[in-house]
Amino acid sequence: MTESRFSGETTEPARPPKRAARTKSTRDGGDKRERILRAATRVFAKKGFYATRVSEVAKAAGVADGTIYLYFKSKDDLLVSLFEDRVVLLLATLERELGKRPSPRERLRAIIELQLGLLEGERDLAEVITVNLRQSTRLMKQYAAPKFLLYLETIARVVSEGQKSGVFRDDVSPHVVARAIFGALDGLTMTWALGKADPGGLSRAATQIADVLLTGLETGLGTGLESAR
Amino acid sequence: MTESRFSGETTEPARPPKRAARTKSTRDGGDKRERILRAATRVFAKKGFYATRVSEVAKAAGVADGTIYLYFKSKDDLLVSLFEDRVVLLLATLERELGKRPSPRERLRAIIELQLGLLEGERDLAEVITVNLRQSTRLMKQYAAPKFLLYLETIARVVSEGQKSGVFRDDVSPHVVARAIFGALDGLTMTWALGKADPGGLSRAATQIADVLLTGLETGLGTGLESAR
DNA sequence: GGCGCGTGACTGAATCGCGATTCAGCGGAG
DNA sequence: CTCCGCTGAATCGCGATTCAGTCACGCGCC
Repeated sequence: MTESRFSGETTEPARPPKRAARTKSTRDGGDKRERILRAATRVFAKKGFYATRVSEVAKAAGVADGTIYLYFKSKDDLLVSLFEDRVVLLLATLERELGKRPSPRERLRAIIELQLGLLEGERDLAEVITVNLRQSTRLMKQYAAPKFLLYLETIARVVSEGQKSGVFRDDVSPHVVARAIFGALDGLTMTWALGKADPGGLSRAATQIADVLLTGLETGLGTGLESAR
Repeated sequence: MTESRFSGETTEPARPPKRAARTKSTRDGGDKRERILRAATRVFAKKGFYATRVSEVAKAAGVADGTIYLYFKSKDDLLVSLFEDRVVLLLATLERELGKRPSPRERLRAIIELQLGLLEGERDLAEVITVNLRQSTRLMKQYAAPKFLLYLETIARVVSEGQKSGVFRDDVSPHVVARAIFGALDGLTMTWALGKADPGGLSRAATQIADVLLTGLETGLGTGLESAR
């Protein structure tokens, strides 16, 4: 890593060998960049980023060591790209789904269930995100943090709206709550990924956590369960 | 790292130069091992474990590069020792405090407030634990995970007891709740450490989170706030 | 149709720098 | 004088990155 540059970004992010190769490649099946990313996710999850040799990723992807450098600037770029390609997409999906839910209550539940649901099928990715991405403080601050912040903002906004409309208690900071929720989901995912990762476990957890959090957050208005107004 | 051994542990953990040096050292003030650990915490927090050269830690501690190897087996051992020395102690304190709280409700609140309170004065340590320790999947699994598990168990037990005595809802898994709580605290600490780390921020957050979680977890029995059963 | 050439993706062995670890000494204390 | 903690420059292995080739292909020409 040497984690030093990441500022000027002189050279272009990578360079997909000309056009072509994009989705079909010339001779082999599936495009290479994708194969490499998938292999990297697998290997990073198993051995950790720093302990993984570029040559191991190459072997796992079935390409030559040098090929990786045709698609990625460096080993770091591999990790960063992984994050960008997957997580950003994942967060986008989540954000899009949010649009469909009308009430803050449903929105919050959706956030919880979607985040956990999406990662449930991607154990390796889950591990890379919850563990390996934390590898470098700098990487974290440069790339991950901003994206996470954005996500935190989304949660905080939902909470805040709920407070404004009176369905959520307003004696807590939306920001603090957002961080806690994010952390809870993150922790749940991490222990799940590092542990047995039993199928369905995350989704089941999602429901429970959503129940507890919502109960803790709701003022009781509009639940159909309130005693007085 | 090479993160490979960590199994047989043939050589002894380290070797404090004979006895002596323990708390007073011969000529300099404060014992060296401690100085090194403190410096390591500082530097690791600032640059990340892998990006930190052993020589940097040495410089920060005001000792020669080689001296570090008189107290620690390797760079890894430095990180592991840091974790063992500090966190284990920290968790012990917490566990001891727990004994003083009678009800599950107070116990849970204590867990939350203690964990955040203890880390509040140790920003660098907080960062190392929440970020840097995650560096190596193997290190994580070998050293950190077991300790964390123990901690998770503690939380789970408190929740479980609360359920048995009827003060906590019992339609959620104590384990899931424990992981979520742990994650929430961890996430809160991490964002705090990586961000501005405003003084008092963590404690304030603790109270709020405890309020929300307890409300979400309580059945309403004995709160003096319940409407029906 | 067959053939030679140019192009560019791909290969993988060699390079080269970095930095953890070592160890031959040094100096103060007893 | 001996012992021991400490020193810090030199060593040495590792592994990311490079780059001189290889190979398949498509194209234009015969």
